[in-house]
Amino acid sequence: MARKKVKLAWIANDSAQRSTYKKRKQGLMKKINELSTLCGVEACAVVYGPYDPQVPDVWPSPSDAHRVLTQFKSLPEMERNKKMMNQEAFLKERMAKMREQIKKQQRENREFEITQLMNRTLIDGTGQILQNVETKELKDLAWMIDEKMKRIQKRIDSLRSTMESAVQQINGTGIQTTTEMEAAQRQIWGVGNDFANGGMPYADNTP
Amino acid sequence: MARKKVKLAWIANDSAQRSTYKKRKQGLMKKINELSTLCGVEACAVVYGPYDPQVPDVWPSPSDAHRVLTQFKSLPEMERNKKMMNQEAFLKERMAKMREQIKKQQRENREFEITQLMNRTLIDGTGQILQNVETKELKDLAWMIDEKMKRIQKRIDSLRSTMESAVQQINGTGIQTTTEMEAAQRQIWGVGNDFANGGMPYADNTP
DNA sequence: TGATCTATCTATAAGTA
DNA sequence: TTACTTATAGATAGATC
Repeated sequence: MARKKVKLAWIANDSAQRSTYKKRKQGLMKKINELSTLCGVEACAVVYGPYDPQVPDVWPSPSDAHRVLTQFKSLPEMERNKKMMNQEAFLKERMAKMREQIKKQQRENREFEITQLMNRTLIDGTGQILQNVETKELKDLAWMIDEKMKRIQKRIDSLRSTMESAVQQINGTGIQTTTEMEAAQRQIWGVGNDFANGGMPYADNTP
Repeated sequence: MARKKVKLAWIANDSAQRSTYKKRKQGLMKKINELSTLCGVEACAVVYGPYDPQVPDVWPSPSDAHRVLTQFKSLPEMERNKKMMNQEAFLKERMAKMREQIKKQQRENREFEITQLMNRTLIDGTGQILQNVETKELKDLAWMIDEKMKRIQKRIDSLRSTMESAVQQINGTGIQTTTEMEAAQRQIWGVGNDFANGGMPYADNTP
């Protein structure tokens, strides 16, 4: 998440995983503390770390954690399930959001293409094609387009990798959404390729 | 934490608290999901939200949460307490870190003061005072000092507010660290004031 | 109230010591 | 390995609709 966007997948390298675990567990505990303080709610977290599987890391105090958990376990099954979020629901929710983002992106892309077309042919309000545009203006226009293109490419790349992570996770959990996901992927890749090969002045943005 | 650094304290405003709860709970669940995936560990979180105190928000799936919690509760008391982190321990750990930061900052401050003094008198390698320094060089020097001062002031402000939050929390929980904290605070404020009134070309950085 | 935007603040992946 | 730094990805407070 810094210097490089990390893939949401199991870290095979042992020392890297260890380091990530320490950092992220600390971050998580801080977040839970903040949520609890800011909203005045009871909360607890239990994490079985990769070191000693017999001794979990727990927040907050032993007594509080116990009270929270006992309370939780004493609820009738039905009540308990009400607000529970399992991984499948969690991922599906995120997928729905992503699909929305993709649609929005496509709308933006269409708008952009039209604007781009207009800028290329440089038609004025009366339908006249402008012939003798100053060089500086052209340069400014090119720069502006370039900047916009970069922003769009960035967002596309971001969506793409997020999507890939989700696909991996879902495939791993055996959830049957392959068709949907493939369609969504085709949409993203399609858009990405349109821009990558659309005859723009720069060729390749990949490292 | 965005547009304004929020104080780590109970949010009285109801709608604001509600909004914060929703956003942060979502963020927390995402983080737990990531930790679990990246490090391949079992984890769960239970949060009793401000809405319905009977129905907690839970992650991950009901069965997983139960397995994790049952496992946790079945451990002997001693084992369980090993890695548990209660709020007091949590805060004390953070305080220790802060004290370290303060010490470091003070070392940096001393070094800076010396450098600053040297720059003011502009003594060369042979001990001669340089008289006819170019105007541009002086300007550059002033700029550099100015930038450094800003950075230092920023870090001091940051430490100060973090400290204040911690003091608040600790006072609330009745932990007996007043003397220590006051000493630390005096240190920070002292440093802050030294620089604020040290005769530098800008007077006030507070909003 | 809830969804969306965006300027800032925070967390953290890599790098360095 | 742990600690510290830094550049970047991610979270989110407050505003707007």
